[in-house]
Amino acid sequence: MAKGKVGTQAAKVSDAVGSTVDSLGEYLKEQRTGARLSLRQLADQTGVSNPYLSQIERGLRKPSAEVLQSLAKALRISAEQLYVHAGILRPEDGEVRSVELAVLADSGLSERQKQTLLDVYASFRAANGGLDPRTGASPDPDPTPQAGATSADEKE
Amino acid sequence: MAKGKVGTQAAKVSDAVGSTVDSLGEYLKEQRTGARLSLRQLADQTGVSNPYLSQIERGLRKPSAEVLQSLAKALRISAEQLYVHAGILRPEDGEVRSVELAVLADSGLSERQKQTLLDVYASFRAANGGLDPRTGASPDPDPTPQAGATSADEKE
DNA sequence: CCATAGTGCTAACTCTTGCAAGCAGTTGCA
DNA sequence: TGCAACTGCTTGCAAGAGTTAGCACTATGG
Repeated sequence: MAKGKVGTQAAKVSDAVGSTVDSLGEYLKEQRTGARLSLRQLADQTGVSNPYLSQIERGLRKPSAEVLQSLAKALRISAEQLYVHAGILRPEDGEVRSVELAVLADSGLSERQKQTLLDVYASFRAANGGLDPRTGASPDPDPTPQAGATSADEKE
Repeated sequence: MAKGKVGTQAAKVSDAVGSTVDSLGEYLKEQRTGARLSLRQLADQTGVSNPYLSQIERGLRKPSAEVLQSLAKALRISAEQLYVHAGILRPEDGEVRSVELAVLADSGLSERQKQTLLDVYASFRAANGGLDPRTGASPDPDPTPQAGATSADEKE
């Protein structure tokens, strides 16, 4: 990764990760043993070598996004969950995710339409919170949608 | 069908990524130029070196999740979108959630904004004439007959 | 006409990811 | 007592991520 100091101001990218890797390993091992899988079995299913899986579980290695994705699939857990445990994604993004993923998954929209839709969506949220939802910067803790017929049934 | 065969010998992890890297580069360049940023400016904001950004945009390198996360933040786009474009995350993974449901469940949107968003969504799909095979949902999201005074205007 | 600052890109290097091979400890079967 | 077959782990190496230094090009302007 980058050992060199980047100088200017730009918060170092990997600073956000740090110690979360340990918990990722524990979490993964938990999930694996919970599924009654050996390292080699999981390795077979994911296409990742078993020594590497071992190292990941002990926090010695920081797996890439593809590996995480593959692990998530094999362990039947959501990739987002793993990203969060890996310190790559913030949990607060979860709320945002559903709309965006739903739009992206909609095969009835063109790429351009998706982009437009997401643009509008992002601008709405930015206008409400004053902050971009992605930045995770704590916005004012009052996104309370004015009551009324908020039929927002908590999905998921 | 994404999780259909976790099968016996597990196709190589990175096979799933392959050509999507190109489109990721194009997409990123699009977003960067659209934001009127030079490579070095973006490099400063992300903490990633400018030559590397250049290589990413030309599809020569496949950035890690942290870099993607950082890029997403700087470009004000969602990390999930980038992951999808990078071929790491697939929208179909996990349950398919309808756009309508996701929008309605989003507590960060006002009712009017939800309605506007769903309106746009519906018009897009109507224009395409296509129907989502999975949801098959004909857009019928409780047409609150409130004329959106400040509908989509509050964009930046 | 040359200097300065902007753009993107190439080259050479370092550090990490991720793998193939191989090790020690257990369990079961002959 | 062997010898398979399983468990997880250690070790070196190839491949690639991401770096700094520096090149070529295009303005702007003194």
